[in-house]
Amino acid sequence: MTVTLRDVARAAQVHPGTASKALNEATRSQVASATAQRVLAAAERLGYQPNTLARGLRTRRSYAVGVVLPDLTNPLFPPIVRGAEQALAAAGYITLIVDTDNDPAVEERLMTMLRARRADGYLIATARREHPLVEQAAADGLPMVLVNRVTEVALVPAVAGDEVAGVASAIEHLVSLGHRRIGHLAGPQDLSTGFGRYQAFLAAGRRFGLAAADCPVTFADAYSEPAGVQAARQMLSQPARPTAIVAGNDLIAIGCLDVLAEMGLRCPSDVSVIGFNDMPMLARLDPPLTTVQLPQQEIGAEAARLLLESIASPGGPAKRLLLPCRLVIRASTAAPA
Amino acid sequence: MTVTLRDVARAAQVHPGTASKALNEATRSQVASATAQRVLAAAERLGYQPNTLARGLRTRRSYAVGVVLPDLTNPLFPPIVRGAEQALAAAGYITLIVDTDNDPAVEERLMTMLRARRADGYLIATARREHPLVEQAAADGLPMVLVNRVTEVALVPAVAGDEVAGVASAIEHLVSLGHRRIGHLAGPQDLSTGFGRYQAFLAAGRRFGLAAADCPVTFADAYSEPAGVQAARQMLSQPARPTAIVAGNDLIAIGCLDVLAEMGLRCPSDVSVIGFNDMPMLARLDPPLTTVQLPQQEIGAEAARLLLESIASPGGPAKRLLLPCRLVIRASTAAPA
DNA sequence: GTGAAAGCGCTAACAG
DNA sequence: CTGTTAGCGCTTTCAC
Repeated sequence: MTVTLRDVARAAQVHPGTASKALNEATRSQVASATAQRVLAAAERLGYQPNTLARGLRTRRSYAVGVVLPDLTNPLFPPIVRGAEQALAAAGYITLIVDTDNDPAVEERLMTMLRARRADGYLIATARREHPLVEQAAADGLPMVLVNRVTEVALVPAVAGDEVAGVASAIEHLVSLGHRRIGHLAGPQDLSTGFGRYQAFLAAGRRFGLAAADCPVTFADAYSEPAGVQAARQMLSQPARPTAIVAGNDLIAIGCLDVLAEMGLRCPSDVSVIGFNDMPMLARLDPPLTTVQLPQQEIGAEAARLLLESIASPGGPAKRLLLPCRLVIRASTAAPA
Repeated sequence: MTVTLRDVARAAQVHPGTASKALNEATRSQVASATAQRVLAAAERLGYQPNTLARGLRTRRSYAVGVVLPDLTNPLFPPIVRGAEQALAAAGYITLIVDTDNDPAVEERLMTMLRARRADGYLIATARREHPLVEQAAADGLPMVLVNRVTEVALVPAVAGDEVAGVASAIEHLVSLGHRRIGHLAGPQDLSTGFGRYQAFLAAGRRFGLAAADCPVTFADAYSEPAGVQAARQMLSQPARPTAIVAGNDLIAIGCLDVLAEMGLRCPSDVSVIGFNDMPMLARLDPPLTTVQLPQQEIGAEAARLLLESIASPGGPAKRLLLPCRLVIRASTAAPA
């Protein structure tokens, strides 16, 4: 049925070992170029397709990379996966994708599945701060790169947006507009982005000389619109309402917009709002949402590159790459009344 | 380093062959349950993880399915992939994802890569109507299912939304609102969805007793907002303007909204607009867009199921599954002035 | 019920 | 430069 190396060898009148060398770019020089030609021609003629699995069994390389995602329908991830997949495919690697549905038990099952397939490396985008599974995998010496998150201790390589700078640029924008009371609708604190942005918010407030009391924070328990609604209600019902709000992500910001409307407040004239991520269609909201844009596709591509590097030479130091974020100013921010 | 079947066998004091039988659910009955227990215990203790690649080499099954996408960042696909991945993972299959960037040359390269990995089956979401690559793969007897498209000749199984019914429900809605002149901003005609919806539009017009002249069509050359703008300009600058427009997809509809605004026309009071797909955030547009919703995740899941079926018993008839679409009525449609 | 042996398709060491 | 041999980790006859 399928044509194997033996078939090609037979057709080219050489030994399978020789055919292998001829077919393999790296070892071709060990073969007389005339015979190499013959083998190549035979392979072409027979439509030979090397069996990657068999090769992998022998070389102990699967040329496959596992990508672990919490939820592919979260618009944050498709561009990341795309960037990674393109970089990986260009290097001859296939992308093994799994969606954990934000469930650690599922994640464990899927991770086992990936390990059973001997993936050469892992891109991990499930960003819980406590993550025994990832720590275990790292301890087992599996090459991996964390995507869109960062560990507190620098043991495993990571690629993410520079959220500290991103949040700072948001605050700077608001301060320069004249805001002096800026709230934060923080994302879930068990996720590294939620925690990181919260810390960055606190730091930025200090840096721009805002009193701690003028930097109120409420916590959303998910990166979702309803969670944003809940957090925003709490924030906006305080006696001294902030004139501007930085949300943990775009969905929380959208929930905030809802609450503003429901309270009869106008955005941006009463309260300015800034999101995070720049998901699609934000420019078409009412008002168009100012946000901090993450270079998602680039994050994916760079993570893939880093991973390939650490597959090629394991045991290197754990690099971390923080890609610059860009503040996209639209119409949800303005000077305070 | 990694623990193999031999290690387990040695630890359990049995022959590797016996260990294999004990570990394998299906052949376990061929082994005394006492020894089976011993083997299982040893495997557990040593943390044995079977090597799927080695098994696949032997059994000629990779337990992997290739998913071929034109562009993962198109919001249509993530839910489909997610649905497929979950169904596949539940059956022990891994999802091999590739993104062709809408480029047939890239697609060919990636398809070769997938075949080299001996994927057991393929889910194809690149929906060109002329598709020699797919025809070749089908002719080669590779199990596959077309996703979100349908072939003109019924040779290969497919799962898609019931677009004929979907378009009909859109037209019916418009007609019941009192529209008698309804335009179509068709998607690219080399894509099966573009062509299919166009045909469905024509058929629905006839069915609801609209004269052909009252069903003007212009063609967008991509499923994008700019292409929608261009097509809408053409449509709306005609002498007898339609009072309602059915777009080939949501992005084209959004482009249409832009043109309406630019021409000083109001939606829906001057012109009603209906999209297709129900991408995220449509409810927050101005006006919130009425659209035909595709059960995307279900399409993915059903496609996976069909594929697994045809992997399990190849050579069966090519089923086609058309899942019902749902008209989501929002505020971009109303009675004509 | 268990062991022995062969082999999936490939590559890598080593001889010649 | 080419052929031989062995073996990656697993499953599957076939003997015993």
